[in-house]
Amino acid sequence: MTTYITTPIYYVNAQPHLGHAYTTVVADAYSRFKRLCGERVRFQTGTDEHGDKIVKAAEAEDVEPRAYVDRISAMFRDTWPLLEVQADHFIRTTDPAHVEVVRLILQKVYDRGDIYFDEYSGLYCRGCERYLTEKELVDGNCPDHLTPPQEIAEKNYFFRMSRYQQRLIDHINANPEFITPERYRNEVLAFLAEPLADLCISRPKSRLTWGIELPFDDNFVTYVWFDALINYLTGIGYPQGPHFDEFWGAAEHLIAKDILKPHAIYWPTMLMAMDVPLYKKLHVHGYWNVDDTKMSKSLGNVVRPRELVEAFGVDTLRYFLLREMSFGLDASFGSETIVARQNADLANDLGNLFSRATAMVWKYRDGCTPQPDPSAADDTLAGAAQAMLLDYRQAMEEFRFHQGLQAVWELVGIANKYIVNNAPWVLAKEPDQARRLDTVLYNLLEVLRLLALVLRPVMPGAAGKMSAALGYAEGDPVVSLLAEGGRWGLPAAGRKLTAIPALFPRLEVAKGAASTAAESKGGNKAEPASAGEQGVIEFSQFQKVSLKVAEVVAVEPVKNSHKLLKITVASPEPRVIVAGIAEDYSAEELRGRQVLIVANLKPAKIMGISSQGMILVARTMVDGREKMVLLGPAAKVAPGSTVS
RNA sequence: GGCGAUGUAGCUCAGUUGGUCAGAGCAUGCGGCUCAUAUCCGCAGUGUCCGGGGUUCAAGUCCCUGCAUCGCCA
Repeated sequence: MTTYITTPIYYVNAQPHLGHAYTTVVADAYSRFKRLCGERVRFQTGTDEHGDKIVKAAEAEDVEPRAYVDRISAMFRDTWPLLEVQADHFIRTTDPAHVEVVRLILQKVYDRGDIYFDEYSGLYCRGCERYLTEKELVDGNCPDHLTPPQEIAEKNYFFRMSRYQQRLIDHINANPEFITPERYRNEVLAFLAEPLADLCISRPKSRLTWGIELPFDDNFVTYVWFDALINYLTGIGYPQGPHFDEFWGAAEHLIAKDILKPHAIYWPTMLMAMDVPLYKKLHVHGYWNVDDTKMSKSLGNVVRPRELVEAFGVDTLRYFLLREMSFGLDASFGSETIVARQNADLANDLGNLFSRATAMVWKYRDGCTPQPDPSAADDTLAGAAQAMLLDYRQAMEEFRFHQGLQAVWELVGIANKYIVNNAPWVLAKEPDQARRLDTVLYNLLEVLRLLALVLRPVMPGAAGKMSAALGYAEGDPVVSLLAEGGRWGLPAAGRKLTAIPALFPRLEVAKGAASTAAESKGGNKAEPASAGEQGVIEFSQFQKVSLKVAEVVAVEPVKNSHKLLKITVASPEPRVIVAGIAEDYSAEELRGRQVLIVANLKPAKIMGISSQGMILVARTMVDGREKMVLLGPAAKVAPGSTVS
């Protein structure tokens, strides 16, 4: 059996955030699970590097697109090892091999008559890199970027997607597992119930040069779909590489729900036009809501994977991501929830079980695996372990990671009860119970071994430590392969344990003074824990403020206001901020300047303009008048750099 | 505006085809143990299963309707 699992290639107009981390960790855990099952696995991730937004972001940093994408792509590649993600291949859409195959495929589809030239006109938003419909506009502006779209009429190449609509509907109906969870399958079918429009796949070079040139018309570059989606093929050496033959038939794509349509509709129809078999499965997951506000790049309340690892540790973070989200649905992300999981599940239940069981083996049997009494009836524990293995495997197979982990933790609970029920500390006091104590301890070590085995895909680091503590060499099949290790009672007696420090220390949390203060006056949600002292805030409260360095890109006066300026900054993604500094700064003085902004302020409408954040200034008195002085970094830094 | 999903204990959620289905985890309170990371084990709760109407011997579980939230589409 083989498995080919992919994440989307991430667009390099922003740094890695929680959403990227989740998708990538899931793919990694799945690939590790498949390896645990003994399958041959290829796991691919990478970066998407062409397009309008990249050019703009590069301009904002005053560098060439190539240098810009190299830098951001490296940030992604360097992030994954921190999360103990091990991909077999990291693809970039600027890889020469990818570019070459994209052109080959475009030519092939063109020759088959599925790409045609036509004129299109509409309202184009540069920020979105797409045409907007009249109805989408808010006050004549793009609802996402709050800038007016441009009327553009141009000729472009189109992919005859409509030709494959019925075939795709038939395929989805015939293959219930093609798109899961089911809600997304239904969504796609609902969308396909309407006639499908053809897909614009090019941009004239007059407007965009940072892309792959069409092989049949060098006045155009291809636009997103025939570039990005094809990475799944080029990354395994389509059309002739050996990996392609081995892995394409086993391709499973993992995506977040925002890119459902391209993957569930564009991509399969493209494959049909290319005469390549469709991928096997599409797994769709939901969003993480951070502090009850939807994560959004433009709001800036993103969570950096690196910071999360530093704060919680990679094992806890991976466990949390997989345990807390019901795959497919949205979930909320908060540090209190992570700490709760860490303490309840990892420290108290699992970590303490590991600690108390091994401690007794050390204390009563000098750290050596004892010989169990084969006639002893401890079937319930062994049976529970076998049941766990079945449930776990089934759930992991079906991307129900939270349920897989639930099954594992059921066994943890059963083992903790087993200890209390058998009271080894009582057995140890009675010499004639030595045999019984041996058996109990052996059984506990078996539970620990199986836990280490099944947790390997989720927490590779912790599972490795557990295995080592139990005396297994790294890579021993008994703790790294389900087929070899997934049975009860395998190890022989006499194995020497290795002492290790606590696996998951409890995280102590400063208890909020006001958490019990029953502040029920307003009837609303409790105020954020107001600290005992007036005006003093918790560090955690300060952490909620996202401060960033942003670079001023454009400045416009605000009508009917002598104080306000509408300032567009790059952070590095563009955002509009209305600031009351016109009396102290002119547009010329501002342009190109780096300033500090609060990046996660709730957007506010000021004079009819939505302001996404605020620019920080020092207020000082000059000649009896308040003057504002902009704050900024002492040296030039990359726009979007965090401030802390 | 159209289609769809969701609304169950303080919180997060399970609840297959209608008949012990009123549950789990966390949080809370009480009791027990001492091997263990002040951990573990046991016990105890509270719920108008969103509101209203209907089908049925019987409905969180089906139908209609209203409200709320969310998603997709236009």
